[in-house]
Amino acid sequence: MQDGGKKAKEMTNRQASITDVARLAGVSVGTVSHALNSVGYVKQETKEKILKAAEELNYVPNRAGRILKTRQTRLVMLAIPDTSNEIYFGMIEGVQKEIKALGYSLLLYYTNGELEGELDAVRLLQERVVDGLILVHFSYKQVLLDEIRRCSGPAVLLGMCNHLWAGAGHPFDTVSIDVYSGIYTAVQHLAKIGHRKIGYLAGRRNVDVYGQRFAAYRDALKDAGIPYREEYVYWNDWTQMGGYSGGRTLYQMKDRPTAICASNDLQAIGCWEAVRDLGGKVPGDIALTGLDNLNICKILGITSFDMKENLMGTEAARHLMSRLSGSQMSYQDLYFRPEIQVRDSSLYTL
Amino acid sequence: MQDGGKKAKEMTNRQASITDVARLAGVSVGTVSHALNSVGYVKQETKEKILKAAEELNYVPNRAGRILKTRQTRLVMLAIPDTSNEIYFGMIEGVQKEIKALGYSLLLYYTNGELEGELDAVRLLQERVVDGLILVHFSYKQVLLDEIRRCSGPAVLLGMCNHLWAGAGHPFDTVSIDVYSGIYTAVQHLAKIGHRKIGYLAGRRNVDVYGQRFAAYRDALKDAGIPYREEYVYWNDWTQMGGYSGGRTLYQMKDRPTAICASNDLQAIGCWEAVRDLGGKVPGDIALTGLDNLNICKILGITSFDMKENLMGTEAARHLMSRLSGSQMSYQDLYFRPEIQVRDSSLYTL
DNA sequence: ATAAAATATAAAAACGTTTTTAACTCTTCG
DNA sequence: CGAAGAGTTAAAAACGTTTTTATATTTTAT
Repeated sequence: MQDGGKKAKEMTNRQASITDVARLAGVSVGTVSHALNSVGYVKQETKEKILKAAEELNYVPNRAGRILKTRQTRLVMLAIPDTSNEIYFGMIEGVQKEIKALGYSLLLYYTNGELEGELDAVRLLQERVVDGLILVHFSYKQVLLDEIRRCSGPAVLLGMCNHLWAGAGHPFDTVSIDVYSGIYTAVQHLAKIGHRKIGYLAGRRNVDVYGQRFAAYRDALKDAGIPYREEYVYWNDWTQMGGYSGGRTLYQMKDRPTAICASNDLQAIGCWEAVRDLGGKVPGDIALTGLDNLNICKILGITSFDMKENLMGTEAARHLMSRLSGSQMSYQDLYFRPEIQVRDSSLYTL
Repeated sequence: MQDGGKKAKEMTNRQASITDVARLAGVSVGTVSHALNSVGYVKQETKEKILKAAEELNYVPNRAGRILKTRQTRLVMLAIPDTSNEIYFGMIEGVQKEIKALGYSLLLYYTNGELEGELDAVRLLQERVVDGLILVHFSYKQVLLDEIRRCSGPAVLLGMCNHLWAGAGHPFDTVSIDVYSGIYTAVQHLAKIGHRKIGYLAGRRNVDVYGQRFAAYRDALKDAGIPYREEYVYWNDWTQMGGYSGGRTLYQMKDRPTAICASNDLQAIGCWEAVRDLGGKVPGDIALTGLDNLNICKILGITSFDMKENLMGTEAARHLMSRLSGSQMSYQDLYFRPEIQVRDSSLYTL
């Protein structure tokens, strides 16, 4: 029925190389290369002969061979922590647009937000699988910095962070969005409209960027003169599931918070669901803020923060490209600040 | 401040090669290769010398060199049409899990749902940038099939489709989910609860898979004895925006539909928003179905279809892997069927 | 008619690995 | 003590390109 057997056998045949084409066309490999890449002189007649031979043999140049000789891959890698968070789409878009215009292709890599995954991505740069790397990282470990230092190609670090690398003399550009300021502003916002009992959905423990967010929560509380209550902080995961169980827990406390600040939107959404499932209303029964400005927050009316992800991707790509072209020399750190989008979920004043 | 200048210069230095390591350690390159890969005999003392030299030179093996010699990359590519559709996350997860266990790394590629992007992905397989390709495709063009035929490595096609490739003698495995049956069932479901005026959000015109969905809509109407009305069909884009403007348009008609079938969830969500913004209620004023079973549909209570995306990813990867290991011989076509998840949005009976 | 320049091709080197072959040294066993 | 074998390393070949150099041919300018 399916001609599986024959095809499969055919498939194991070695793919034609430039040597095969040269032999069939009766010319040297150098000439074939010239003809196919339109470089140097080659007679029209010869060129046609070569093209015909290439066609006949189904010739496709082997990338590894080419890379080895030319020392460039024309590929750029974007490594993201999480494929279930819409915020990275904007980055992908921004990067894609920028590099495509310069004849590069984009490969995505998925780190799972773990140091090991981030190191894997860096290793692919070291091994020169790609010419450059844009790494959205959650870790701020020395070992990551060390590995990047070993790379001969450029990396740009895209951070959801405050200024941790700054001044460290790191050998790469950074583009960051100051999430610390986002969380700080959220808490401040809630305090300003009268909340004193502010819960916090903290995300995954031991992940550096979530540690920073937590610090922002504590600092903002302190600056607002609100005492810190450990039982109001819920560590779990940065996902919707994490937010759901956090929301459930906090909402069911006897002395429950009047507001909840989630350390990202996925958690805020999960929390929103939990409150609804418990018969509560947002903001009627509890105020809520998120961070990332996901589409669904606009729909559900959850206060959040625009993370300028498209711009971040664009800028990161721009830096990478100018470094690849050898023009840019001194390393730059670029900072953006999240912009609050106040919506119904936090309009509930006490 | 930043030691940009010096570092940048340092960075342009050629990365150390195995030859450099051999020279520094005072041995031959072959021995270095053996030592680093723990192959054959090499004296402990020599091995240590080599390791030390490699460390000192920051040596990282060049992947292109290795690929050229070994003829395998240990990379698998998953090409997806759309990074803003959560349905592909499940696939990514499924594929990742499966191939990682066998020592392969996953690269993602983004096709934008366009033939050109899909061909680009196939070309990367032809050029042997990766050992195998899993392609989620929206196109059903002969040229795509032809290009795949030229590949020396295996491809698995992941389709949101009905049986178009079947029996075509194609040289690849397929894993498909019968979206035709999904849309057909949705319309049937709406008809069964009494709707006779069923609008349709059709997605992007000229995209093959959306053509198939449209056919399902028409067929289901016919089989239910409902006359087709062109003005109830809205072609735009498969995105949330597309759904929004479609919902707006259909809802504002004088003789408006009593139900809307969206060809995917993003459109259903957009439609839901549009109805809400116009002061309408789902399902109070209009019934609604989607397809993909996105998270948000559970939250908003929109009837949708589970697409078994995780299973699809897993199966696709399993097929690819067994073909890479050379064990499987005849090509297989695997079909799944979407499973309806009835929710509030379509509980409104006339 | 000759020299210079332009056109056209072949041959060889190089990129960085792995693998194969060969050779040399040391044990071990009869 | 000699031979077989194991341990150890070097040398060379091969993977598939691109690029450089060399050489031959044709065209153009003097």
